[in-house]
Amino acid sequence: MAVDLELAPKQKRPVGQPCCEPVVYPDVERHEAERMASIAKALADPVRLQLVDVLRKHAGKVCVCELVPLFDLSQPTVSHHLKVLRQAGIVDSERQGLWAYYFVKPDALEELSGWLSS
Amino acid sequence: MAVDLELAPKQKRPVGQPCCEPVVYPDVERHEAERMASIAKALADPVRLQLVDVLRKHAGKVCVCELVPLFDLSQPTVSHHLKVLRQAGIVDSERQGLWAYYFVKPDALEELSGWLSS
DNA sequence: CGTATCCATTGACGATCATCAGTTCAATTG
DNA sequence: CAATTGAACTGATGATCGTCAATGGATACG
Repeated sequence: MAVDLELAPKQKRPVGQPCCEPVVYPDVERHEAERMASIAKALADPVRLQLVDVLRKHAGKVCVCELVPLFDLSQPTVSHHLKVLRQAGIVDSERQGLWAYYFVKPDALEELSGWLSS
Repeated sequence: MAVDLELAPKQKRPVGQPCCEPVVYPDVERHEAERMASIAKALADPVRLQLVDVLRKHAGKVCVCELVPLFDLSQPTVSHHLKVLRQAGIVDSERQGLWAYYFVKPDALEELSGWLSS
């Protein structure tokens, strides 16, 4: 992170013209950026992040009825957050009779995680 | 990720009582969750994610005038995204005369990155 | 059957977001 | 000084978000 640089415009600026041409470009293409941003968006709420945390620590499947009382939120709100996570592809669920069990999908966080720690 | 489990209510359910007591708890405390969620929120936009990507790849500092033409967005909009990233503590900027140079703050993404790859 | 239970969905609310056109501010140049 | 330039700020608009009360649907139990 401590690379020095020239804090000079990348190009001499003739008056009446733009200051410089871009010499930097994203390594991450638009599509990757959109995929990772959508994962980040799903994690961009403390409740959802904690939900994912619980589900990850319990590699198995966790009943919704165990998740709801962890938060000071109504059951529909927790259900909504789980839906957001499901639609982002981060978790999935399975019904077993009256209960619904949620679990983290393997590799769902891999791309974002890899980019962040690169 | 492939641990098996008992898909049974954690407790026999006497009619007229809640289905089960929670046996799972978040490892991540509320405050950590809020910090990481706020970082994720700042990254929850493809433009901002690409901005961070560019700034990270160029460990030095990049002029705003180089960033604006990378996107099909107005200059005030790019400036707004940079402000969001700055307020999240992910980037910082330095003025050099007429130009503003942005750079990624070291370790800003560390906590989220660590949690994601844990 | 009827009733209780768990979970999802709906509709509504205020709050926040992404974007732009227009403007302001600071610094450089002539 | 006046004109120009790079970047941030302002205000506005339409979209999305987080939350809840109320409801609906499915399953289990007596």
